[in-house]
Amino acid sequence: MSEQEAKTKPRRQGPKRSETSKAAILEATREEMIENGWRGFSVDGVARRGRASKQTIYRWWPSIGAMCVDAALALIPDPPTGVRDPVERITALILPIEAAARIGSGHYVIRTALMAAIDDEDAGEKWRSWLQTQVRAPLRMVLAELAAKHVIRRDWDIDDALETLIGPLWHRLLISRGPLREGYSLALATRMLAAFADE
Amino acid sequence: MSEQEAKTKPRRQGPKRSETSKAAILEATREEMIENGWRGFSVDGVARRGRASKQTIYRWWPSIGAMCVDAALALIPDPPTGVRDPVERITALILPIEAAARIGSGHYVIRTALMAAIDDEDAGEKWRSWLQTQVRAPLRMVLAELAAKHVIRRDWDIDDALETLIGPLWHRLLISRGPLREGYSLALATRMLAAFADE
Amino acid sequence: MSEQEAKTKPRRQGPKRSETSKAAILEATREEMIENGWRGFSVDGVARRGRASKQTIYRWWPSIGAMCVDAALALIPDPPTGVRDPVERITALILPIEAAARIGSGHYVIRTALMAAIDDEDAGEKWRSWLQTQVRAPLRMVLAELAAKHVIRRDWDIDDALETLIGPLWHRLLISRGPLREGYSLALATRMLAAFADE
Amino acid sequence: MSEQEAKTKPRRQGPKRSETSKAAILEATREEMIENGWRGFSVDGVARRGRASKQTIYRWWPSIGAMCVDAALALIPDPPTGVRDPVERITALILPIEAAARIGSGHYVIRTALMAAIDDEDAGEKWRSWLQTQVRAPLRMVLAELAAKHVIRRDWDIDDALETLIGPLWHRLLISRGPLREGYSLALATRMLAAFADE
DNA sequence: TATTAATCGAGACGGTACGTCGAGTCTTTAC
DNA sequence: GTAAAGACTCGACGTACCGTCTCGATTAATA
Repeated sequence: MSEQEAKTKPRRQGPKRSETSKAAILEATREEMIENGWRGFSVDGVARRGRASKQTIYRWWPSIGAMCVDAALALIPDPPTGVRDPVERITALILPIEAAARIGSGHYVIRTALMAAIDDEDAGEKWRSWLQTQVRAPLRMVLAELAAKHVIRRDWDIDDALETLIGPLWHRLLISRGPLREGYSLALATRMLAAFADE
Repeated sequence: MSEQEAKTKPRRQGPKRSETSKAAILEATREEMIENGWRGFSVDGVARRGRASKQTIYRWWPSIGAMCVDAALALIPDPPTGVRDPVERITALILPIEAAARIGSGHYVIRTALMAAIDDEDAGEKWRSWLQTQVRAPLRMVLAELAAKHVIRRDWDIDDALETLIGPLWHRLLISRGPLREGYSLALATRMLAAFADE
Repeated sequence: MSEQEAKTKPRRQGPKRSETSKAAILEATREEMIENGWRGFSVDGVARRGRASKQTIYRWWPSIGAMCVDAALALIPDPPTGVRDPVERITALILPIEAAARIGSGHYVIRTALMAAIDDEDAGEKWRSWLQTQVRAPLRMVLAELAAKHVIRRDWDIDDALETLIGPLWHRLLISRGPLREGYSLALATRMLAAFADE
Repeated sequence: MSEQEAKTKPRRQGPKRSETSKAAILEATREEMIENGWRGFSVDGVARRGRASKQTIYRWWPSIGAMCVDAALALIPDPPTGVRDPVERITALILPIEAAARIGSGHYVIRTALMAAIDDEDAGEKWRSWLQTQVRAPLRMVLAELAAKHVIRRDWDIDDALETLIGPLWHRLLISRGPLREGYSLALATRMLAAFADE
């Protein structure tokens, strides 16, 4: 739709979405995710905590899983910019996830959002789309450059690379539950490049 | 009660645990996991499918998550034996998981069991204990040998190694949902070794 | 603000109440009463049907019950005038109700309005006030004349008489749901007089 | 089904209906009817008051209206027996209703049950069936005898008679809300006979 | 004619209840 | 003693409605 049309079209009557309510719901969602995980997550609980009605929740999110993913993605900061070094550029792609997991109980939020993305179709779509935009596509660009410079093998596959880079992080967050030491993302990027190194 | 007494007198009154029922419950559990995922998983559903009473289920499993992990682990075959080559020995550690995921809808069973292990404490314990015995401990042995032969760096960490080996598999199973091509486990083992290679 | 000011200055700026909207709301109310009864009656439904906003409804009626009573009373025609014969004068008091019940689904409208009057205080007030003006007071006049002529006993009680006259109609409308045959009101008036006849 | 069959047929496994729970639910239902009327009646409220689950309520009653009617009918005592005098026999048919209405807030219970019977099909069925058995059928017998003795007219109609007898009571209970004075039922029976008297 | 206040539709909001389903416990009957 | 059947309390599900509110648009009396 063009700007022209947007102006001529009659503007919607009635109130707009309450941003206060939206923020309260997302915050309540995060608390619920932290305390109850995925199976124990309850929309009623979010409504109670966020002083919102379930109607409002269902009005704005296609599913509760999608809401969980939204709540988690809101925690993930923008990646650092202006980085030149290839290893750092790759590190920057997963550093925001590491950062989000490290703050407070961000750990649990990411974990639960991931489960939501697995169990719920809408949530999965949202999650994969974020991953594609924020990680997979940029990663492909960097790796293409590195392959051109013969730093990595020419037969690299973007999905193999992506999962080599990010897979270990999932294991740490989901299963071993160990702490994320300083420089964790950098180590992952380095190991990934080593795994795909030329020769 | 002493071992003596246990052997001589009481002879345990009443019938023993019904293996038929146990098998039916585990099979029903897998079906439920495949069709409903983790959040939608229902004990009532398992009882209905398995023609079992809920009492029986709760009698034998500490939690439904633990039951899910049991149902999944039952799918994972024993690893190949008699392998000598280090890469193949490592491959053999994750090959059973790959195999279980490939048969039928094993994919979904593994996935749901993993979520159960995350959300449910008993299930997590069971899962991590299996992982420790079947993968982490053997992996540590092989890697120690390789480190001694200077194939891999001396500063290797078992958890870093484990997650480098198995993390990509989780990404594939949980998130990207892509197919597992032939030789997937071997590729993982190879990449892991490359990531930890000496020099 | 004093009464004086209220009368002199403000002169009410802005548009007056929309009669179109009012009529649409009352019609929608009747449809809702017919289809959903009292417990299932919904203001949202009336707003949808009548293309009105809930605000408009709540602006003009103190309660939804009162609105239902209004909608029903609007169906009840004025009583016939110029009748001399006492039995016909009494008949004329309930004939309008009979008439309203007979047209279309008026039956259901009366029924639901009666329930609204029972459950809702404002509605009850409205209903009883109508009954007092249209039926009880005129009935008292006729009966006083008849008592003076020794047609009915001197110890008649207006409430006993009223309920003897109109009670059977409620039973028919509310409970037995039977059809109202021609001359029903006349029969009621006759039986009431017989019940109170002198000697 | 014969007794024989009942014995050979496999007896149902599992627990029986809890009478404690049933009684608590009916008592809670009455309280809810008294306090909230019909439109404001809430199953959640009954469950809270009666410490019962909604599941249990819906398991045993086809509709909440039917539950309300049950709760009200439980208040109505058995009619007096051994009465010979025709007027007293007729009085005895409605005396139990009068009695139930007089005790405590029985008034409101009867009123709300009647509305439930109007709005809800199952409840209506239950109510009419009770009325048929307890009032209409016995009334028909008495009136037939009286018609044979020329006490009442030969062209009497059972439904006309029933509504003449009981209709005034509905008016008093539902609309005028006046008190029921001693001997109210007897007055109704007398007036009804007068209305149908021969000559 | 421009201002201004009341009205209208649309609909978002926090709540409560709906009727259903599942969790985990308990009781009854059968073997 | 174990098992199936199933009733029990509790609480969540996703939807509908209540009564209040805010928003633009419209309309008619006042300035």
